[in-house]
Amino acid sequence: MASNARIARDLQLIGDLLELQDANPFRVRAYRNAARTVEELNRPLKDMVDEGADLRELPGIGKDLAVQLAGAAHGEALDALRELREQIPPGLLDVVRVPGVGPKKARALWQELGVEGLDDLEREARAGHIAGLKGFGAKTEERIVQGVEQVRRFAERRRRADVEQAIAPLLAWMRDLDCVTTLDVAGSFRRGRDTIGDVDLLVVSEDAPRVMEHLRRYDDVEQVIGSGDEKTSVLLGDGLQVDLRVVEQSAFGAALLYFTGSKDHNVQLRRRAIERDWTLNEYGLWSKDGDERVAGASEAEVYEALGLRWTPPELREDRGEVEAAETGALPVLIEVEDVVSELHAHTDWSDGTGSLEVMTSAAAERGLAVFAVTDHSPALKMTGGLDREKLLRQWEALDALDVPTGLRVLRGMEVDILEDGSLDMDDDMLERMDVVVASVHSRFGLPEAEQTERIVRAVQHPQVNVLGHPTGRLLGQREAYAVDLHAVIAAAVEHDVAIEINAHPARLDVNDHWARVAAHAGAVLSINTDAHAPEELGLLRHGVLQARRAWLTAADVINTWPWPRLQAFLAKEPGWRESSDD
DNA sequence: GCCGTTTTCGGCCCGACTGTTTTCAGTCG
Repeated sequence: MASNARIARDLQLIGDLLELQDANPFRVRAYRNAARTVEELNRPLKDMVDEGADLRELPGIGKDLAVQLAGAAHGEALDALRELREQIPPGLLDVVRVPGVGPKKARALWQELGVEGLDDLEREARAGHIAGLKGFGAKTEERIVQGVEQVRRFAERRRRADVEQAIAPLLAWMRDLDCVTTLDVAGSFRRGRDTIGDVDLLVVSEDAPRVMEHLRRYDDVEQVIGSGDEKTSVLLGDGLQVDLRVVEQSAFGAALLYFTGSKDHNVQLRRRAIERDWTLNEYGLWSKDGDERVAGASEAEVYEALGLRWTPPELREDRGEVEAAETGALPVLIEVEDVVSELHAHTDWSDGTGSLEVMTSAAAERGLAVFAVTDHSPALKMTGGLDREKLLRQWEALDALDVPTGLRVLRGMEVDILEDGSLDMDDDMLERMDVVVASVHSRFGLPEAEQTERIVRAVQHPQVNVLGHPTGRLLGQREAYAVDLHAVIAAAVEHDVAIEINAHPARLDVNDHWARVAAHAGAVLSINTDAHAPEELGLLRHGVLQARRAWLTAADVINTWPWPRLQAFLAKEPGWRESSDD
């Protein structure tokens, strides 16, 4: 048995290996499309196979892949992968990640010099063996030496919030130039992805050369990777790559659309353009002969010409949004302003830095109507978790607290899910709480079956309202633990437990994919900051972005509900689903 | 490898920049 994620990774790997083999590029794409299809299924492939579903009905799955996938769902290796692994050294996949080295060059290096990985590549480059190869030269060799270093240092994508912070001074520097009319960050940053590979800047200006020059002169630019009339790429001191494009006002919409992506979304739009006998590029939507521009000044204009509604960037992942934009079925996505309740936050009673006064005041200042105090339970020693005596004292303090007008403060706790799935607090105490967030903070390494059973058991506990950061991942630091989230979500639906979208930029847990799967399965979501300091209540927007990427509307998220409905949900009163406001 | 009210074969999105070339392939987004 293999998870969807695992099968999708293997399909992706087949695509990468095929490329190294110089295979038909459309065959490569077929595997990558199949990887996406499997990744985005909202139920386990294995279940579908067991039920006898015809996999050929899935997009991008034909006769051959249907057979391979049926085997893969039950743990067999994919045929194509088995063969490719025997033919191609796996280390070549790292070689391709070196900037300037693609599949063709990697293959040449392997065949001519026996390069099978980064170490080989660096040795051959430093020894000067590469410059003489056909198609290579001194510049390429030099760039490879730098590139190997870069791959080793900056292997992973960065957290979006970190990138946001890192580029703030750069954006200010660019906006400072008088000939910059408009400056936008496009790419995966604009789409709100949880991690970012590089930064795409789009500038409207009448003086492109000056804009390029200005970027090159930014004092944190470590290396200019390339610079031409329309685009410039640089590497900043911390290794972040920034790509700049400059366009004229009349092409701004088409360019923004193009550089926002995703690539797959753009492919869909171009297909539609072709169907209408037009062609779409970053300069506009054109008649087939290319001399008449149909649209291009704004994104909305381009979408409209293609018979589509303007589509929020967070949805542009080719996950069905083009069809929805055609039929008017795009969701009205949740906004930061919709959120009126914070249900997971800490104070200095455990590991937070803010007192009850400071945290509740901060919540009120942000316009929240409900703020839950959910400090840690005692099992987490390092957080100074509260035992029942200390918790009783906290409640006394809450009773005596001068609560800001308009704010409702809830008694709660982030209770540890112990190894056996029981909760780290007595039931009689849990019963007296307004809200219980249950989370895993230990024993991440349990086998999947045990981890799943553990969490499902906690979700079944009658007092639990929210499952906190359900996968335990820390972006760039720790992988999600092994757990069958399909089973967890099913239990959450049955027991009226909300699945958390933890808004902390290091967590964003569950991610956009699982949030969408959960909503599809009938679960409700809860976006919380897990704030440990007053300013961290501002992290909310990161969670909302992920919710938007998951196609969530305000109604899907309990933190937007008016108090009577939220109260009914937290008390597990039947009828909370029948809302009055949606 | 997938896909089809124009098709079961012949398509499958578009352009900039670089380096190594001698007119363009490879890489990248």
